[in-house]
Amino acid sequence: MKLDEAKEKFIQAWGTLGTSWGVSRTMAQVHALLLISPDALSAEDIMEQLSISRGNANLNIRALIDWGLVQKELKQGERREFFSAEKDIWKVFRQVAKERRKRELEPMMQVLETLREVEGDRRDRNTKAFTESIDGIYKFAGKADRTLETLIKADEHWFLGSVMKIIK
Amino acid sequence: MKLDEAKEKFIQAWGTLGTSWGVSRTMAQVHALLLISPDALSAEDIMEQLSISRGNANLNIRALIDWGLVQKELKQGERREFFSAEKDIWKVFRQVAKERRKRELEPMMQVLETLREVEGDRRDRNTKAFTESIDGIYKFAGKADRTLETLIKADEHWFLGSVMKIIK
DNA sequence: ATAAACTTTCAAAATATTTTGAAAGTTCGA
DNA sequence: TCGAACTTTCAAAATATTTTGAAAGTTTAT
Repeated sequence: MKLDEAKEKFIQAWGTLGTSWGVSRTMAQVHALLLISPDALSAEDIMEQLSISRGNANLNIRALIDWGLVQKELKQGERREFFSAEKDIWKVFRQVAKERRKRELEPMMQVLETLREVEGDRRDRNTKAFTESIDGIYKFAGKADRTLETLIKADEHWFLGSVMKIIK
Repeated sequence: MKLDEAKEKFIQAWGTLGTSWGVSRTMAQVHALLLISPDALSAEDIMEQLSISRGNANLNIRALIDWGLVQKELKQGERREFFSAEKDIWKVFRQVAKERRKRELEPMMQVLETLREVEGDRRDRNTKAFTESIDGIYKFAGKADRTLETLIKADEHWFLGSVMKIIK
């Protein structure tokens, strides 16, 4: 397979993976493009290579920066901005874990906390089932939260070495 | 907070969590409803409680069954089908892990395998960057795949006991 | 202070996803 | 075999998300 064809395939596959994890296809494609690029790219480069508009490119680059996956780079004597992605996939994974914890897990835990205080008779089937479910989810979320915290702080060697060995 | 209000809030929150993980809002809401219900529900019950059409209810119930999160239940002398969700959240988590591994991780690994055989000069910056990225992702995916396999097979006590202790 | 070179914004348009509901299909008791 | 009670299908409609591109905003060299 030729390099250009392979690049194209990777960008498509990463885009598809993104959508099944709730990330917009184009955002994942911009990320893919930067992941396989040896140099930082300008907005123009990205627009060209993915055939997307300036506004779209800008939006998705900003989102990737917000997610902590892409960095702005300034070049000597160049006025425009260039962008590069973290290439170490373990770091990428941890960064995504960190953001999802903040954006999704913690708000959900807040909601669960308030839901645990539902008023009602323990003998009522509905109240009982609700309380038990929420309790179970709340406890699980707590464990997930603590696991993620550790994961985020862990370095690759530690995690994939020590933990994988135990898991294996 | 009253039970009905709490139910409503949970259904909304679960729906929102679903969408940020690439699951359609309604599918997550049907799941939420079944999670907190003490008894199996009929399609009619679900339509009513979530104010959705018959077609929509059917579609999402089937999807949940496909994901292995919901089971059909037959009741004595009742012609229609009833549905219930697995309540043990750890089992739910493992089932989702299992499905996502099959649906998303394994197809991606197939693609990555073909992409590793890209032809090109190792001295070319572009080829080199591409190969290195793909290699890194491929190796990471392999580790993730093996971790998931173990996780899926693990029972709660083993995982949350042994591994969590080490992670903690 | 100006203007060229860039980035950001956002309303409208395009596209994708979800939902509906009625018709078709199925199952089962009488 | 019939028909009542249910489930499934799917094309059209509704809704939600994404994309565009031009105008507005910003930065920087002179």
